[in-house]
Amino acid sequence: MQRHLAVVGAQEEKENGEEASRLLENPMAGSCEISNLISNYISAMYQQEESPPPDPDLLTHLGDDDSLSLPLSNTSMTAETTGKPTWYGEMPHCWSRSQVLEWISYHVEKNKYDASAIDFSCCNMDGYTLCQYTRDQLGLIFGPLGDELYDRLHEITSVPDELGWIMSVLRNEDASQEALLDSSPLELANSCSQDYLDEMKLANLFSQPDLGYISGAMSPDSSASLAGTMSQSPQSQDSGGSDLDLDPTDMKHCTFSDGDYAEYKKEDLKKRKRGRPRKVSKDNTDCLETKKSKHSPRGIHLWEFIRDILIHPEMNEGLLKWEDRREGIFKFLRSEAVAQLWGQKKKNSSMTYEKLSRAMRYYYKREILERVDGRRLVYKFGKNSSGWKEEEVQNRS
DNA sequence: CATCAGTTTCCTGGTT
DNA sequence: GAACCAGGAAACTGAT
Repeated sequence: MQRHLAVVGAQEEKENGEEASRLLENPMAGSCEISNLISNYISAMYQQEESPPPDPDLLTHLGDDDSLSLPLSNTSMTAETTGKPTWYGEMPHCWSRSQVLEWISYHVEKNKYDASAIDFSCCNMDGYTLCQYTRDQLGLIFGPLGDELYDRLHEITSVPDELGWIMSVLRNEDASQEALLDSSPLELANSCSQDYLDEMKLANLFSQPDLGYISGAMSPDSSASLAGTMSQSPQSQDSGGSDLDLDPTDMKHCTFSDGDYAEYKKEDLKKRKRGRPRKVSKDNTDCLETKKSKHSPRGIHLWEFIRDILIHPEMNEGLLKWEDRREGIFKFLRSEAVAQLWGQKKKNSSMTYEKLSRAMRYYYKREILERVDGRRLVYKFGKNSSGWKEEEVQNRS
């Protein structure tokens, strides 16, 4: 999907969409800042829409129904302060009925489409409903314009890989846990067939209608990384309040017999892992990560990953919180969950807060982070970090 | 191939 | 005692 959009973007939006295409093709580009990607992407996506608003005279025949009447003046068509359409900059899922109509009428105008061919009685829908329509359904309602509307809509709703990945993982924590519970111990013990099962479960998970937009935003490698999610134990808690533990090695606590677990561990050791080799104990003979033949390319840094969770409350989900936004002081609320998320990002299901915090401590030396003495799970951004200050975040959007 | 940055893993000891 | 913090050491990966 992302690749497809990138191609479409390159072809159809050459002038204004090149940045968006570049970002879609390579979401790790530049500073790897998710918020930059979002604002750049959305801004690029909308730039072409900044041409003059639709002809007010168009579609004036729509009837008397208030809910169906198109906004016909420039003031209603555009946000008063910006001069842009009211739907500009908002995600389609959040559009009101009138915004949907504005958007449709804009595309009617833009494509010089014969509005009389459209059954506008079918346009009385909000953005969320609009997003549920398939290409075919839009085609039925809008004829040839349906394809165009579908493409434009899905360009806007597709978020960059990086953000989409995190959001999808967060949003599917529960579903993943259910998937695990559905698996028999035998299945889980067989890492080869389990690979396949995981793939299939993920495919199902992300092809659910209401998750469709999420799957579209998944990063290409996320299915593999989600092996960790798929195998998370139902509930475990650390003292710091973490409520997730996605480490497959912990599955021994719930589903493996001794023999199964030994088999499972054997698989693990076949794979080379990043960092110092793990100490091999008698019963430690391996794990699921064997399935990953290749490590992900160097991408987002840990501190950027943390920062991006912090500055996007919608995907924070109680993982981290600001203690003092101005000072850049933040706290881990669910330390193990953040660690697991980071582990998934790096395709390392054995990531723990212990290890993550070691990496965090290395940032002290580089002044990306500053020490906050006497406070557990609390860190502070240092002078060599960027992109977390409110001004910086606002300037991007 | 060598080097380097950025982790990852392990560990010991200290603190909360 | 568990969880967390601090930081040394070694190893690893991907980039250059």
